[in-house]
Amino acid sequence: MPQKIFNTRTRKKEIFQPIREGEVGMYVCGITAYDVCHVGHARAAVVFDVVYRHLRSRGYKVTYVKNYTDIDDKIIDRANAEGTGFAEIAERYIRLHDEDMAALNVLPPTITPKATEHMADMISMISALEAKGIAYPVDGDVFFAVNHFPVYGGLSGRLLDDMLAGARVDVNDKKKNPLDFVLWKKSKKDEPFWESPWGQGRPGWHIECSAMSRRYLGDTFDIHGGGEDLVFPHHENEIAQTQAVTGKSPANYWMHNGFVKINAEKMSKSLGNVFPVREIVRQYHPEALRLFMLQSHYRSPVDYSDTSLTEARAALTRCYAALKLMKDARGAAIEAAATPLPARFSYIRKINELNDRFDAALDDDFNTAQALGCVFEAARMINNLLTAEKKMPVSEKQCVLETAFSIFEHFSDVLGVFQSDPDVFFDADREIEVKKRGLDEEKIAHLIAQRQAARADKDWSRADDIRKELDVMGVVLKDSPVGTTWSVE
RNA sequence: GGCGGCAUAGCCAAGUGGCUAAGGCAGCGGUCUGCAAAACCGUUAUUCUCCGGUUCAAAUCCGGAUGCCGCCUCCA
Repeated sequence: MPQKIFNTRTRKKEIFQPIREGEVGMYVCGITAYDVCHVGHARAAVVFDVVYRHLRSRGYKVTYVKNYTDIDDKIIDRANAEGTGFAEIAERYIRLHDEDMAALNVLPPTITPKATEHMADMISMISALEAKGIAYPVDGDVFFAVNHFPVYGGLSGRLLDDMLAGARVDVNDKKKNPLDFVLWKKSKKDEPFWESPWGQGRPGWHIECSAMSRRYLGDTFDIHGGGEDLVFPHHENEIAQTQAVTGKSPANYWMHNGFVKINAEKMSKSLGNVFPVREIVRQYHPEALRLFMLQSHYRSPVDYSDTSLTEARAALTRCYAALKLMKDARGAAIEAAATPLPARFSYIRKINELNDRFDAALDDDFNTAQALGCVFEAARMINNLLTAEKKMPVSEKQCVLETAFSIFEHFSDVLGVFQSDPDVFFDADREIEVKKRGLDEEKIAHLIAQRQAARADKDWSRADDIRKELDVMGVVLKDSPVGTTWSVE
């Protein structure tokens, strides 16, 4: 089944046709390094991480470029507020971004260029636009003349006249057309600057992506991605800049991820509901956040809330429980191979089917929600095999398990979840919950020991009282032949 | 004002012309267990916001209504 991608430009799912057979060039707009990453950044990162992972698993050689905007008004503002330099601010937030991404199992892109390292590329692009009469300098600023670019608005489906009618554009006497946007910005006193043909200044926001995507991926590459808010004006402007220079559209497929809402409201600083990634991962296992996002289609909005993360945690726990069961069963002694029984092949066939459906779901515009459905079905099948299938000899089960393992490994590789050893996961998850709820582990251990003593005496009512006491704290006990373990509900 | 999106069970969420409308969470009944937990089995939408239309056939296409949301200014 061919790869399909929903292209924002045509608003249709299209069959993906790479420029070079077997290769993919992909550019995704990264962060402006002036603050820590929030859950919205996390979604964009996770979405395109899965795109990257899936295309690779399908055999494409993917060159994935994601930039850092390390010079910008907001960075300068923050530097001024802290009495430090812009470079220091950018460096700090890039470092924090990288930490957050690592926590979320987001693979590092192939190339992560910075705007400040591509001044020459940007300046030469602006010069080219000026030479073509599409860019015009005014007092040290340089603007892009949208009237000189006939297909302006082609991505977002807007007409220049309609946008002018909207009239919610900033008033700037220097611009010939209110929709013209800045390519180069004259630096004010005490602001960082770079030398240019138009004097000392810094680049406008949009030009860096045009320059860097072209530098690493060429005039036209395969996929350009970002959050849906970037469709207009950022990506519209990128197209205008690049295409005005090269005569070619920069990217063939434009992908945009939907927004994260917070308790059904838009996330914004004024509402005070911006959730930083590093805060969330103190409350929930990072894979719970990832799973939460992957349970919806990437173009739909998702609603972040305690409830939704708690549900994602439960779903994640379910998968890890299956993985743990598999791991423990695998550890059991393998008997001498018997003659294969039909049941073995029936299970293996079903597992392989789920694997195919998983891949097919991702082929269809990266439908992670559907793919996860296959993962859960596989988990249930394995649980069933291991706990309810009485007739099958252990050696037969082992054969099925080996297939199941390799398939879960595939699920894990592509979705970037279930990457821990189950025991490590349960420890990490419990630790998070213990901290979050302020539980006293020593006290819990003490109560469990008391209950064990009561159980040894067959004092069931005392044992049950202790269970209830722990239950009130959110502590759930699990008795097994080898002892009692506990988790937080 | 302009452009666009969404509406599926108690909740979250796939499915975009035709098999029994995935999956997760929650609930209920059962198996297992000293009791539990986990797991498994069964169960929970004759129906996809409403009204019309196209079709042999629609949650899925078309028109309309209602409701919610996003972008048009920095924004993932």
